[in-house]
This record gives sequence, structure tokens and C-alpha cells, in this order.
Amino acid sequence: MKNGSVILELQRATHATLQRLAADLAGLGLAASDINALGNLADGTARTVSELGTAVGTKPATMTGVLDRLEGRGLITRAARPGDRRAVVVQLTRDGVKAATQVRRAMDDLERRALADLPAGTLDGARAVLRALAEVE
Amino acid sequence: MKNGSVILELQRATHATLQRLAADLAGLGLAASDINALGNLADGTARTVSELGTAVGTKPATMTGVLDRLEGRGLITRAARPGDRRAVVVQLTRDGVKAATQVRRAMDDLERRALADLPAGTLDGARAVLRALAEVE
DNA sequence: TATTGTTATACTCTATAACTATA
DNA sequence: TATAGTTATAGAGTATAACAATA
Repeated sequence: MKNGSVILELQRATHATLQRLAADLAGLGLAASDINALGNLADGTARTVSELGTAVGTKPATMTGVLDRLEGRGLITRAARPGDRRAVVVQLTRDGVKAATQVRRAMDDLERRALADLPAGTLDGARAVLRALAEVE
Repeated sequence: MKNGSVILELQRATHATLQRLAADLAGLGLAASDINALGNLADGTARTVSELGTAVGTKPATMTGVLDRLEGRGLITRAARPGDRRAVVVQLTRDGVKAATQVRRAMDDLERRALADLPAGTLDGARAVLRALAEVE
């Protein structure tokens, strides 16, 4: 395959997986960013808005809109962090945990389907590449 | 690192590289989709709207807006395909070639910076993973 | 003064459905 | 009838800059 830019292939893979995920999770009525945020919160760790934004890959100002939606649906709570009342800690509610679990399951299923036929070690290399790209200056 | 979903890492890498690219190419005043489209057209091959949409990862209806902008800036032309006048062939203009070349150069530079320290074979494995994810059903 | 988050603003990105032209 | 693309619509995603509250 020519046009071999890894970055272009990255865009394609991202578009395809996001769309696939949204379809697999259509019953939840979540937008792409909602899915991304819930997927990152799924491990149960509470995060500040900034931390979540970094994990998701967007600015705090962008997160605000997403969090407004998730809060409105009762999937997360926002609370001032004890000790530093500037920071806002985001945490899943009980319903949020359920939704996030479904998101993670859909992601895991998708990965399994897509990568079943690839050699075992390949995935680790891919992670290294993705991490390096995510941190580029 | 926990939260090890490849899909989540994919999103992070995509956000980070897009933003980095947009900054590196700020002088050209291009939107993310413009950059993506030009990067795909950079090899000089003319493509129909549908083909380009597939390469970029979006629907034809989305491409229309991007192409309107690129055409308005004189970077591409649209013409009916001889033999099937329903199809629209997109091609870079002379200015478009210049812009696309800069886009590809910025992408290549970014990849070099990010991946310089990784073992040689890693990249091929990553491509295989990205391709598999892009084609998942 | 610096930091965290939200608001305000202005575009871009996207999909779906309806439409036009061509096959 | 089927296909390629555009238009219309509506909403989601994004950044920047200005702002408020807290440190």
C-alpha cells in the first residue's frame, strides 16, 4: 500500500473504530466524545477535568460541554477537590459505571475482532508507536 | 500504563498528531480535514469524491464541504469523470500540489521526530494493527 | 500572579435524509 | 432502479479569548 504515512492510517483507523463503536453502542445514545470520556473513566479512577482532557486528547474548554451532557444524563458527578477548590473532580455515578462498563466491553470486543489474526507481539509494538505519536513535540 | 485499550490510545495519538500538524502548518491556514484530504491527494493520483472519502474516513456528504473550501482556495479542481458523468474527479491544482507537498513533509517530519527511537520493525507491526482496525466489521 | 475551570464566540466536522443528474 | 454527488438540516467537536474563583 502506498500513501504510507502512518498518520494518514491513524486517521483512517480512528474514524473507522469510532463509527463502529458508536454503532455498536447505539442503544446508549452516546456521542463520540461521550464514549471516549466514559472509556477513560471506566477504570473507576476519579480525575480532574484537566486530567481527563489530557487522557481524551482535548482542552478543558471542550471537556466542559461533554461533561455537561454526561452530568445531565446522570452518568457523572462533578465536585470540588478537597484541598484545592479550583480543581473539579469527575467521577462516575452508579449508572455511569454501568455505561462505562458497556463502553469498555464494546471496545474490547472490537479490538478482539479486529486483531484476532495478528501475531501476538504486534500489538505491543503498535502501542509503543501510538504512545510515541501521542507525545510528540 | 493502565487503561490499556488500544482504541483509547488511538484517539490520543490522533488528537495529538492532528493538533501538532495544524500548528506546524499554521501558515497555510488549513483545517484538520483539509490537511487530511491534501495528505491523501499528495501522491498526485486523482480520486473521485467517494474514493477520497474512503481514504480520509468520512462520508461523501462530509467531503463536499471540505472540497468546497479547497476549491475556493484554488487548491483542487472538480471535474466530471469521462465515461460516467455522475462521478466527480478531484485533482490538485499547481498550488494544491505545493500545499500537499508541505503537508506530506510536515507529516513525515512529525513521524520521524516521534518514532526515531523505536526499533525498526515496530512500525510495520503498527501499520498492520492500524489497517486491521480501519477495516473492522 | 498563576492556575483551574467555565462562558462566550465562531467555525469545523459529522451524519441522515431528501434531491438532482446520470447510468 | 441504482449510483454519485450535493444540499439541507441539526447537532457535536474544537479552539481561542475573556472571565471567575481559588491558590
